[in-house]
Order: sequence, then structure tokens, then C-alpha cells
Amino acid sequence: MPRRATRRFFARDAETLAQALLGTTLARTLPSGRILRAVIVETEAYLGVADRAAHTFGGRRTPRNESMYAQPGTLYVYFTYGMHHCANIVCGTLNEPIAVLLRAAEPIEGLDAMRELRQPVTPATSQRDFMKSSSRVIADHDLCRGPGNLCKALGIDRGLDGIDLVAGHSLSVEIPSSVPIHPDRVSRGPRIGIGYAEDWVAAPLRFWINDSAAVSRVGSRSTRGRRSV
DNA sequence: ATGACGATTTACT
DNA sequence: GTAAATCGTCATA
Repeated sequence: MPRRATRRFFARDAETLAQALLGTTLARTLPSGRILRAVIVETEAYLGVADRAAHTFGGRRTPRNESMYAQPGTLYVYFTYGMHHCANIVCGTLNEPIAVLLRAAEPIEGLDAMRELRQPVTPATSQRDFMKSSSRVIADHDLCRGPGNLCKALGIDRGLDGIDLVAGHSLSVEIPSSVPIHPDRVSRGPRIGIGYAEDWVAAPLRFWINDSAAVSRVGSRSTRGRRSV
């Protein structure tokens, strides 16, 4: 039987947790009571005050990133580019603003609900526009592919910012009873979309499961800058 | 009050 | 590969 991740599980450094999260299951309970599940296949570690790529670089503390200073196991959700949400799991210790960004997951339960969340059916879109082929059906492995899409598919937005995953009322992490992902199946490389981070741009703090079809890509491959973990 | 800018995604050349 | 979409947030004034 899978067990829900405890406070202790999250109370580690970001680099360690980013790897430990691979292969675990994100369990989301929607307001309707509907349960969605997806296996985490790609993460990024953000190291806090010293990390130029982190929202908390230099000790920045604002209303937006306040939850990064909360206890480990807290969810940090932010809104960016005027249209996307990104979800992080806060780790370390209280007041140590480090976290792991959830970049991609492989859906295993509630795929129809995820698809509905990704592609809301509007009156205008239902009949004619659908035939005009402007909207294609999203492939299973694309539902939670990329941090923005993952949040959309799981119904995660700023309303969930600051919730406690250990309590697990609307979101939790489940540790499978099977053997953990073997390091041979994991690669690491530079984080995505942090070109402004100067000396931290190349740090290999992105982790992914090699053979997962749900891993996000940049350019034509997901393996850029890869190196085995 | 204002302006620059995203821990992104998608479509298009 | 390049570009547009789109707006909350934060530093500056």
C-alpha cells in the first residue's frame, strides 16, 4: 500500500527532495471530491537565498513568495506570464526558503477530468469550432507535461498557495510501496527558463526520469545538458 | 502611479 | 528558431 508523505519526507534539502519525488504520486482531490493522480517524472530544485534563479534569492520575502518561508510540506503556487500557474513543494526547515518545482507528471487516474480542466468546454467551442479543427485532443502524456500544464490539469492555482500537503485534504504526495526509482533511470541537467540567473544558469538542478514520455522538452530534446545522476 | 518582467506555452516562419 | 499572448508583482519614483 502506498503511504502519504510525512513532514519528515519533505524536511530535506531541495536537491535531495527533487530526486526523491521522482516516481512518487501526486494525489489531488478536487472540490467536487473527484480524485486525480499523476506520477511525478520531472522536478527542479531551488536553493534559496544563494540561488539567483530562486524567488527567494537574497532573502527576498514578499506577499507572493511568503509560503516559501513556511514549514516543509507546504505548497507554494505562483502565477506567471499573465496566464500560468506553477507549483512547488517547500522543503528544508521553517524559514529556510527552498523548494522543488513540479515540472511534469504522468497521469494515472482521472484523465478525463484532467482533460476537461485543460480544455474547458465553452458553448462557442463545443460544436462548430471543434469541427474547424482548431482544438485537438490532448494526448495522455501531455496532460501534465510542463509546470503550467500540470497545474491546469490538476486544478491548482493561487487558491491552493500555502496549503499543507501533509494534512492532505486537497493535495498530497503518495510514496509507492514498490522499489524507489533507481538512479540509473534518472538524468539531471540545467533548469529551464532561468536565463537571467547568471552564475546559476548552468547548475544541473533539473531532474527527470529518462524513459518517461511525459517529461517536458525544450527545443527538440529533453536531454540537453543531460548527465546521469 | 508607472514600467519592466517573468521558474511558460503555443503557434508559426 | 522566433514571437505573441497576457497580467500580477515588485522596484522605483
